[in-house]
Amino acid sequence: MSHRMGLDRASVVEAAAKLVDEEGIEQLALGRLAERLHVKTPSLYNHVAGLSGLKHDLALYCLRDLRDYVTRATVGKSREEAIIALADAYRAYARQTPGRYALTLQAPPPDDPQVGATAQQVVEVVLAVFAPYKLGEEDAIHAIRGLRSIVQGFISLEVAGGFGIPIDTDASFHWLINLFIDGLSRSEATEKNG
Amino acid sequence: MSHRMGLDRASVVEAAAKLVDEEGIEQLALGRLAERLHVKTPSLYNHVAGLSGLKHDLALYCLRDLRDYVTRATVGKSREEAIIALADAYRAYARQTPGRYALTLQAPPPDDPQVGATAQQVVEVVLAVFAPYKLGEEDAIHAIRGLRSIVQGFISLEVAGGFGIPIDTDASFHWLINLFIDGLSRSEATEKNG
DNA sequence: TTGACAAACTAATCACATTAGTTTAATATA
DNA sequence: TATATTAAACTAATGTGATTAGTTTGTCAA
Repeated sequence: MSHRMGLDRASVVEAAAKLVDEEGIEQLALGRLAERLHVKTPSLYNHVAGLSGLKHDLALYCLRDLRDYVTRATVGKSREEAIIALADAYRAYARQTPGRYALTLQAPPPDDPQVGATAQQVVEVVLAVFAPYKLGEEDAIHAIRGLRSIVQGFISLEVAGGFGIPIDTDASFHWLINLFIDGLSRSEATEKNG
Repeated sequence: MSHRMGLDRASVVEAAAKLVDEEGIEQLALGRLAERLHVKTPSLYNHVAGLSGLKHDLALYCLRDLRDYVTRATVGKSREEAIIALADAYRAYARQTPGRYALTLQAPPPDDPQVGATAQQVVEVVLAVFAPYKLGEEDAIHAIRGLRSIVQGFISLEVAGGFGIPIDTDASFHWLINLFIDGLSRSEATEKNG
């Protein structure tokens, strides 16, 4: 029955995002997605460039999603409070939408200009959070890479079930973030003195 | 040409490890592997339980590989020196055999006893490195999770090309590791004083 | 009303994993 | 030495999923 489902690229990508969150990243198949949209598989090719194109669009979608998420979480906050909010927001995103998060880990195409631009916007949010520490240019780069590594590493281990022992992972996460903040503060002090 | 290629499970798994290192994790297909071994695809089923079985075997293989790697790197070292050696060894492993490293990130089956045992052995190496700091039981867990997160996060961002800016990644890595070590030392001091 | 476009379709192809059943070399045994 | 067993390879067939080509049919504007 009835042609002209109201599909477009956005609705296809959003449905794919739902799919990976609900059924896992390995279930992302065109057939499964088409079924959810009450459409046959080839129809999806009118909106996305096959499976690889869909993955690309989805990665961009998730990245923008994440950017908005962390931006909202950090406005009006500074220093420790901002760093903690940033880290928590990132982690909350990963937990609430695990499929999308997993997608952002999977080799995002670094050559795409839209992806690059959005990634840069995320970097700028983090830089803004570090601004009050008045780090030197190089230290700011180290800090941003460091925080990304910490957060990304912790979350990926957490969602992969890498933490076997049943000790509060929230506590571990904040222990680590606090260690980082303390280190930053010390770096700041060193710079002022030296 | 002909029959009785000298295949067994170990040689198949090793060939798969080579394959993923040389051609990338997405190229891991039975047909491609069979071709390299001068054999038809179904013959591989005599040695591994299909693609999923191969992946499982390969994950275990890589994990043991990694365990030996980090063990060798840390014997005879302690404190800062040992932590740096551990982190560097892990990172070197990821760079030298990127395919295998990527595999260890992909949802390792946590229920398998052999995988569990090997993972535990890796944990014990890291615990041994932290032993001189005389951390409390909980802090030791936090520390181990923290170092794993840092190293894993940094490496995964690095191999994914996540660090766009051309500033020395070695420097960033050691900046971060040193921040961690300083934090640990302070944690140690706090514990002694309090 | 009609023409162009876009969104769906069907049918076919290709790649890959997987299974069933067969052949044959290597090894053990009488 | 001859034979039986086992295991490692094979061929053939099936199923799933992505992809492409070509077709039909709503929708919208002239």
